[in-house]
Amino acid sequence: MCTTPEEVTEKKETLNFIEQIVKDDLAAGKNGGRLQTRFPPEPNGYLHIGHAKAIALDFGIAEKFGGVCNLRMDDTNPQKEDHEFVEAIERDIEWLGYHWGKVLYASDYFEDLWEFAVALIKQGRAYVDEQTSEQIAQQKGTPTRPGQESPYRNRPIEESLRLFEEMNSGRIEPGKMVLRAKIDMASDNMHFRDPIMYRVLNMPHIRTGNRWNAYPMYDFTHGQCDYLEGVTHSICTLEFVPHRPLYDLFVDWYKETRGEDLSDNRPRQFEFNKLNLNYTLMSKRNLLILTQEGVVDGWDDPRMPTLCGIRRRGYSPESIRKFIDKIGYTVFDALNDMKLLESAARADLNERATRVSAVLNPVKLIITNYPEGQVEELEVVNNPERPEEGTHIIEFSRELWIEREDFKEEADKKFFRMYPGKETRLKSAYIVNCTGCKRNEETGEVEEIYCTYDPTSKAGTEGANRKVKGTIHWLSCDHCLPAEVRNYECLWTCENPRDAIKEYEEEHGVRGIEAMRPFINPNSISINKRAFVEKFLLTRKAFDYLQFTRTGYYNVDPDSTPEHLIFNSTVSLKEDKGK
RNA sequence: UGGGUCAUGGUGUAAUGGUAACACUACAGGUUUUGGUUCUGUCAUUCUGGGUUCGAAUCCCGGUGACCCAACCA
Repeated sequence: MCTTPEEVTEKKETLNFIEQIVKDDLAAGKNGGRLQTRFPPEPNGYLHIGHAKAIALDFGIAEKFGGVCNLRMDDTNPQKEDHEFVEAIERDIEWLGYHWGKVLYASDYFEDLWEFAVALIKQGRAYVDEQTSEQIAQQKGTPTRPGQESPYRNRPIEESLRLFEEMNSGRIEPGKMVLRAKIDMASDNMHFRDPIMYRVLNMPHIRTGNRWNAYPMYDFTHGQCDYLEGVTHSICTLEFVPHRPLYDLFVDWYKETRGEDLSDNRPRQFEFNKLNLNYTLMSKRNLLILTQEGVVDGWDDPRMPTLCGIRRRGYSPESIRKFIDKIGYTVFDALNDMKLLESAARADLNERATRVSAVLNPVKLIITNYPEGQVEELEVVNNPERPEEGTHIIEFSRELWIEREDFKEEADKKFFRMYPGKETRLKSAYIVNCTGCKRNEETGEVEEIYCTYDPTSKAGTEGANRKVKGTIHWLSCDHCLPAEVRNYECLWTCENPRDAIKEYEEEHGVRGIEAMRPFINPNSISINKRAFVEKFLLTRKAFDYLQFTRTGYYNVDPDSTPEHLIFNSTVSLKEDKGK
């Protein structure tokens, strides 16, 4: 139990590369020894488990090194943004167990950004371009071919100034003009080929209402927001690596415009690998298609990788955090194995889940020597891993439901549950001896199984301390409740749907749902309406963690009612060979 | 000869020029009133070719492969 100082120092924890940078920066006194991060979602959809990886780093690093992490809604594009998503994002982060310093919005800085844009026009570093988006795209060149300068690039400053004001007047049609930064149309970095800073949308914004008609682009927003808020480490995913020089350039221009020292107190961007999970699709765009096409039943469908879906499926926030902690942060484009998530969930749920009896595929077991009409109340432990969680009562009687798979009329050596002539333990009850079964004359299906019980073998008494190979769970027919149990499989039949869909799109020239269908698992949900569960389950609330003994982890679906109990399978118990 | 980034068991991650390790998976066994948990063990790794060095997963050069960049998305 006691660890010596040596053991403690030996166990020195290895930091991921971003933590190491933060630690070094702090030690070197950069940014005045301050640490500030931010998690910057766009409120245009629901957070998924990939976001959880970013959240764990942004918030986790602040926690670990004594800094603060703000939640900043990246709301620069009012076309798809909504309050609904703002609320959902906050709820999901809280569910994961993280705490932000402040809730901020990129739109809080629209005035500052506008003034900055005006300053850049005056400095000759920005101009209004009146070409169509097609023309601009064409002039941009390709990664291997330099771009060409816009004919509007060197128009008079006064003209750009006037047109920029026009862009925000509401009188300019979207697409007619944009504000561009004058950088380098021949740059190897595509983002330097006169990036668009502002575009006309003529659309109200969830926060600023009708104040603006022209809105800033991500690249012209993010760095300045970070700077204004005092972010020291701006952490994002790998696809933003090419944006970093632009991020730095705009921040430098901004500081310069404000007459501030360039070298000091600037936010810096760092990038890590985003989460890829096998048999899982993560992109927001494609998840939207799944909901729109009715492949799934909304964003919180338990098959979805969204945090609300995962929560409804029965995963605990702790298991998500444990999983993310295990996969780590690097710059390698990894494809993580689902099995690791499942193992993290089992590890956590094993400690958390209340054990209950549920018979999913029932067949009747009759104890022929048990008195008819007799009922016993037996005590079962809620969680053997946590005795302090106590016990609850389950009724026992002459006729029970057991799992059809737990009986075989003719068994091989490896089968050690129930077959004629064999002793089997009914968990928390008695030891019984199977005497035979009755089959349906037409179908041949087993209809009833018979056994006798040993009255001296009641659980908890001396007579129970006998070695019996094989323990099964059961439910008293007259004392249990019908239930609906929803079982899930992966939504995808291929390990890497991201690549498979992309490939299919290119090969067959189709997009969206048509490219997804070939890889959608038709059996991703199966609903079992013939299951039985303990009455005790009436005391459980939505989202409660359960283990159906010997079967798997389940939770109470939020749509479950006492009249219509509904459970979701989270993940099965690990299975040894046999069966 | 576009630019950027990367490559360690089946999967992911560590080793910060000094004995290649950890977790998951798979497999074998002990314990067990869950074929769960727990415990023990087994298999298996530095993309490739050169170079520097007493010593290279680590540094350098070439090759191969993968990912990102050509939204008025973020």
